[in-house]
Amino acid sequence: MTYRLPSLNTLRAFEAAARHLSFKTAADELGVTAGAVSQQVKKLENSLGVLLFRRLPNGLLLTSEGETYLPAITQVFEDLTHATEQIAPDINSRKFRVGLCPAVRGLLPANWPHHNENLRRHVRECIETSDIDLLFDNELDCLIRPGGGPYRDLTLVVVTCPQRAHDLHFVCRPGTAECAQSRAILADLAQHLACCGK
Amino acid sequence: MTYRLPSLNTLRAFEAAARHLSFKTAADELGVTAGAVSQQVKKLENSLGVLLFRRLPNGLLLTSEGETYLPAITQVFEDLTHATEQIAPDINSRKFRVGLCPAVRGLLPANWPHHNENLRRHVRECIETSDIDLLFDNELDCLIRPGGGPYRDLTLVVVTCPQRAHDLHFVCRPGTAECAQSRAILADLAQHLACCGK
DNA sequence: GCGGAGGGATAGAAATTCTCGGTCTAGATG
DNA sequence: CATCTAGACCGAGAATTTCTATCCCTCCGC
Repeated sequence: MTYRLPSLNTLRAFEAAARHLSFKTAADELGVTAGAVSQQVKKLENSLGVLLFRRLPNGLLLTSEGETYLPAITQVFEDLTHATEQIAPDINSRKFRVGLCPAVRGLLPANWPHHNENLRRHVRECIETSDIDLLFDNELDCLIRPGGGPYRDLTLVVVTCPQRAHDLHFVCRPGTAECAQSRAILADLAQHLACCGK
Repeated sequence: MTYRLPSLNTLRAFEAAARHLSFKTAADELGVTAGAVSQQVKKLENSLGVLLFRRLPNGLLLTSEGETYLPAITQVFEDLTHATEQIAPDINSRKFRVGLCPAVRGLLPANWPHHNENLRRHVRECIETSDIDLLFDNELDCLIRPGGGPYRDLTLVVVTCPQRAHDLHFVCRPGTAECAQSRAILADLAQHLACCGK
């Protein structure tokens, strides 16, 4: 299976420069220097053996090939964005599905997470379970359970409970331990687990 | 204009591994080590906060999200390949359109490039012109003309002519000076320009 | 038990990307 | 005319990413 795939980084530079007809403006949009955009576009043109821009002293013009390529690349970016959003909604807007083991579930308010306005913004639902596989299968976003288990690829945050003999484990997938949702849930847990007497 | 674009390198690793359900086989296909594929896939999963594979001791299984993502990414790669091929046919199969200045055209066989079997494989057509803009506009693939001119982004190969007072310039776009076509044309030129007496 | 297959982890080498400072050109301004 | 501004280009070096090599682990077959 052979694809002919230019470097995405070079395509990103091309697409932004082509929309703006300016390396400078593209650089501003991409958050890099104009020199970097210029280098990437030049690298793309070299790899293709086709010029995509006519350089003018104060800006750019697209060649015929550049004009043909731009809408195609824009479409590719949109398709890729859509596909990515579909399987992995933006972490910042993602509402967590939380798994709570029975022991922890019993320590939390019956209407958890609705008892707290802030928490409710971050949590879609919670179910009573200790099943780690639900994390591996992307069915849950985090799981709070007593220690132990083959976590393998998952990320573990130890929740120390002053009145409990054993720590609890907040388990989630890689890349999600530091987000606002995890922090809000951990803070709420800390509050409830510290208050509940043995 | 904000796109959500995972690194293409990570997507490339994902797509190959997902097709084969094996990092090892994907590595073979991509020409890198299995460790590199593993790293790239892991990087993608981290950035998404979603697991795309279930790792087994002797291979991989796709998660539900992985199974959804694969055909979408494959389609994106195909679209991108098609768009790229459309504006920039593979350099190895590209037939050159050659510009020859009048002085040079007069020194070559009347049926150039058809006088030579090998050359004919590399050259689609030739026109008599000295106009550099045709190179900038991707209308020609190379141009042979007397020295001088604002070549700016173009690549220049100097053709020394023993019996001529001035060198000639073989001019082409970046990335195309070293390919088989350019070399064949330059060799043929060298042959004819050396043989022609003052 | 041993060997092989394949995925994971780590450190360092290699490659790529980015930044910075300077150059050049065209156009505007005084 | 001289000067300034905007923006693209160039090259060197810093920063980051990618890749490699080596070792570890689990599972499976013999």
